[in-house]
Amino acid sequence: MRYSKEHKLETHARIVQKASVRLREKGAHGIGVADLMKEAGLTHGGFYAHFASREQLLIEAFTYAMDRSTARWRKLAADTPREQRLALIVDHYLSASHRDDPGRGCAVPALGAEVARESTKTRKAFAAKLDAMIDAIASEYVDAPPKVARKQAIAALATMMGGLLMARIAGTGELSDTILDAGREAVLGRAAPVKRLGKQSAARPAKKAAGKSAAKASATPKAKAAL
Amino acid sequence: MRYSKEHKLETHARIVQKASVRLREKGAHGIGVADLMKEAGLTHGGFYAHFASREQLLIEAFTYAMDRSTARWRKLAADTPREQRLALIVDHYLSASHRDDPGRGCAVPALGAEVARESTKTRKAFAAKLDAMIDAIASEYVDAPPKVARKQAIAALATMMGGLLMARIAGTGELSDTILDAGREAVLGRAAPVKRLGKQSAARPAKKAAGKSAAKASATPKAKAAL
DNA sequence: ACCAAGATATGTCCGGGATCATATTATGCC
DNA sequence: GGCATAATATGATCCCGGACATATCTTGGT
Repeated sequence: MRYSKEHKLETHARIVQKASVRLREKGAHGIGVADLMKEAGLTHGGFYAHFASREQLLIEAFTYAMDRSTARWRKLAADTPREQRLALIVDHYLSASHRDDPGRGCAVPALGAEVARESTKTRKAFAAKLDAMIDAIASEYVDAPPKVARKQAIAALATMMGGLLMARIAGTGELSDTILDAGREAVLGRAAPVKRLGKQSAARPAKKAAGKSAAKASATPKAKAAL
Repeated sequence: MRYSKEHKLETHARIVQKASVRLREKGAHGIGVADLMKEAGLTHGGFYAHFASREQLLIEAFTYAMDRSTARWRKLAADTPREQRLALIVDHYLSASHRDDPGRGCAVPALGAEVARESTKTRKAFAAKLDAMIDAIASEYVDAPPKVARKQAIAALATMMGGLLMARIAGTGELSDTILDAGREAVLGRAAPVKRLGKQSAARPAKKAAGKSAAKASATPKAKAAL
C-alpha cells in the first residue's frame, strides 16, 4: 500500500471524533456531511470512501461518544476510593460545565431523543452502549444483588440524564442551577459532595445511595419519593 | 368580516395541535411545513397567513404540548386522593403506553434536547412551561417548604423524563421495561404500582419486587391518553 | 525519480424544504 | 344575487444536503 498503513484509519477516526463533538452540539441532523468533513480538515468528496452512508457515521460517532463517557466513569472510579466514586461521577455529570459543553458530554441527553427516532439499527447500537453505561454505574452498587444494583444504576442515570436535559432547557440561570442541585441531592441522597459551593439544604430522608438494597425501611409517609 | 369570527382561529389552533403531535413524533426538524399543513387538512401556501415563520409554529406547538401535560396532571390530581396523586402521575408517565406514543406524550423527553439548541426565544418559551410543570408537581409535596418541594418535584421529574428517554432508546424489550420499573420505584420510593396501564408492550410478567412496605398503593385505573 | 494504488478534491445531480407572490375559492353583507 | 374581502391553494424560487462520478494529488516501493 502506498499510504502509511494507518493513514486512512487515523483519518477515519478523526472524522468520527470530530463528528461526535459537533453532532452532540448541533444535533443528529443539525450539521451536514460537508461541514462534518470540514471539521476533520477534509472536503466532502471523500466521505463515501470512509462511510457507506451518513447514517453509518452517525452510528460510529454515537458509539464513540458513549464509549468515551463510560470509559471516563470507569477510570474515575478506578482512581477514587469507593465511597466517593458515585459522588464524583454525579458531581461531574450534573455540573454547569457539563451542561454548558454538550459537545464533550454525555450523548444521551444531547442525542437520545433523536436516536430513538432513527432506524432500528442505529437505535440498537446506541441502546447497547446505554446498557454498558448502566453496567458501569451498577458496578458501584457493590453491596446490592446484581438486579437491584442495575435498577439503582438505572434510577441514578435517569435522574442524571433527565436533570441535565432539564438544566439545558432552563439555560444558565438560577432555575438551571437549582435543577443541577436537586439532581445531585436526589442521586446522592443529600450527602454533601466534597466540593459543593453552597446550597446545602436541610436534612432529607436517606436515599438510595450506595447503602443497602432498597432500604425502603424509613417509611417516611410524606416526604417519600426523595428521588 | 366575511368569515365567521372564529374560523381562522380554529384553523390556527388545529394546525398547532396537529403539529404538536407530529413534532413530538418526528422531532422539531423531522417534518416540514408542507406536511404539517397537510396534517391540518390544508396546503402549504396558507402557512404564512397563520405564522410569521416556522419557528413561530414551533413555539406555539411546544407551548401547547407542555400546557396539555401540566393541565392533565393538575386534573388528575384534583380527581385523586392526595396520597395517590403522585403515584398516579408517575405510573402514567413511566408507562409503556407513554413510551410508545410520544405524539401524545410529554414534550420534554421528545423535544427537550432540540429545544435547548433552538433560539433563545424558543428555549425560553419552553423553559417557562417547564417551570410550570415543576410547580404542578411541587404542589403535591405539600408537607415540605416551598423550596424543598420544588427540589423534590425537580428530582421526580428528572427521573421521570430521563427514564422515559432511556426507555425509548431501549425500544420495547426487557431492558426498556426494566427502566420504566426502576424509574417508578425510584420516584415512588419502591412502591409497586398495583397494575400496569392499558396496552402492554411485550408479554412480560410485571411481578417485580412488590414485597416490602407498601408505601403508597396506586390503584391506577385504565389510562389511555398520555401525559 | 517514477508510478500505480490509494486517498482526497471538484463538480454535479436530485430531492426536499422554507418562503413568498400570485391565483382561486369561500363567506357574509348589501 | 353580486361583490368586497378574508382564507386558502397553486406555483415558483432559492438554498441546502446527501450521494456519487470523476479528476487530482500523495505516497511508498522500485
